[in-house]
Amino acid sequence: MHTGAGQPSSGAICVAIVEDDRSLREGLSLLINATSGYRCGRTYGSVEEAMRLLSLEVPDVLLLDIHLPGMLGSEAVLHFRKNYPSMQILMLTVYAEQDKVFESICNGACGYLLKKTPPAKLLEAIREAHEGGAPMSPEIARKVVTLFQKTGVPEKIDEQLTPQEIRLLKMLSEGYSYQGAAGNLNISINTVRNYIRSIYEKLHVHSKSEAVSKALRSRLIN
Amino acid sequence: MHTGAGQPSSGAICVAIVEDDRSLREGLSLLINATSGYRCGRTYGSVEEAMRLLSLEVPDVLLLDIHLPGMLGSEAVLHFRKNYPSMQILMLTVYAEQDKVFESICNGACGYLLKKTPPAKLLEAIREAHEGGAPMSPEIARKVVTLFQKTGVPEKIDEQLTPQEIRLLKMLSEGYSYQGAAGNLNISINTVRNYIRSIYEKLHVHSKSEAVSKALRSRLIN
DNA sequence: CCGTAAAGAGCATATTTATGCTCTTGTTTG
DNA sequence: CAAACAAGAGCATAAATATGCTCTTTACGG
Repeated sequence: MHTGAGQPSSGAICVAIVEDDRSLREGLSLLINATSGYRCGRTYGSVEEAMRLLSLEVPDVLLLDIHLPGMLGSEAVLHFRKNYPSMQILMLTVYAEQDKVFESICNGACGYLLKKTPPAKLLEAIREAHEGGAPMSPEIARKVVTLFQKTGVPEKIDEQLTPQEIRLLKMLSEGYSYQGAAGNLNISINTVRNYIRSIYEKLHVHSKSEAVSKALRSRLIN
Repeated sequence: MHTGAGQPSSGAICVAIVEDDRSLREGLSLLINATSGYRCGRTYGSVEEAMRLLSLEVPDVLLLDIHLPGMLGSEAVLHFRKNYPSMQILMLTVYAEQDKVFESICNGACGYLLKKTPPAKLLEAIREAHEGGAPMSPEIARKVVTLFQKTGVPEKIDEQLTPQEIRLLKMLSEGYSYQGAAGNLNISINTVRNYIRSIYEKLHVHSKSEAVSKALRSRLIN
């Protein structure tokens, strides 16, 4: 059922696991290797171990536990994304903790599964992740959707801002004064004033903070 | 396989459909009624029709097409959510259009399916929606996750703001001046200044726009 | 080649903000 | 009770912002 090859090869989806609970780790590995079309490569007991050894065989999909001794999985996502951008990361967790869920997803995880997920669903999720989906346990998916709703409908801006104007707006949101922004953009403060004017007109606002707020809400900047 | 009752009853999940393509509408209805545990109530050819008649039998789950003659499904979501808050809304569409997807979800849809979804998955999605999940086709889910990542990790604020401070911050983001906010909160402008001071300290910022930006990014306000 | 538009710059000035103090008045707490 | 603390208010002032004008350059379309 598995190829035994040292590098991702054959048509099988290559999976790796980072999970400190040994029996769960081995159980998952067995399940994956026992299924046609899937192959479990290395498994790791900690993020640190995975970081050291992952380059030996980069999997298609990484199952990553959230609660690990040492570096947390939710933080490790960033590192893995940077170093192995083609690898899809699926988070595994017992509880659907808001913060960790969002942190992981923002950091680049593509999906999020509860450990109670039945084997068939887990395998399906791995495939989905590999094929460009974003598998999530229903509870998690609902949380994501709910948070989305809280951010509100992105405001629509009818007039387009120039790249320069957007850069300036971004600086204002970071606390730059006109003078500071002018220096940074290498233009005179008077020009900054002109840009601001133009931005205000386009966004229909009359103050820096309202402009920043509208720009953020409409996702003009972030 | 269906109860024939006029109101949602029995254990079956009651589904209604808003879809202008008659053959698809009838096909879905047949599928649902042919499946144990599901029951298809009324079906509608337009949002307007559904709005008029939905109160006769409020379903558990509403399948809502995006592209409809008259009012678009993505806009109708708002109305349905307001009037039938317990009803779960599942969007149906041929293409995964960014804007419509996000508009629908922000407006309160709980899930989003492509029409190519196979029958078994569709039925599963309906059940999931009814049980508090948020079923999405993989392509859609990935888009949602990707957008999420763009919003960035919500900044963490270590010090808690008072309700009054949050109200003030919200006003500033709406373009109020100190004077205007003072009037609105029924406090003196000097007190506003004090609050601002306190907010700045807690957020570690030194200007209105930076405060607003941080508050939005950390989801203190929205 | 003239007119128009956009990017950039200058200047003036009324308002607003940011930030430094001090001072009540309650409330809580050791 | 005294001390500590939070909410609210006052005042002063340097700095920054909002907004009104005018003036170069380039670039572009007719």
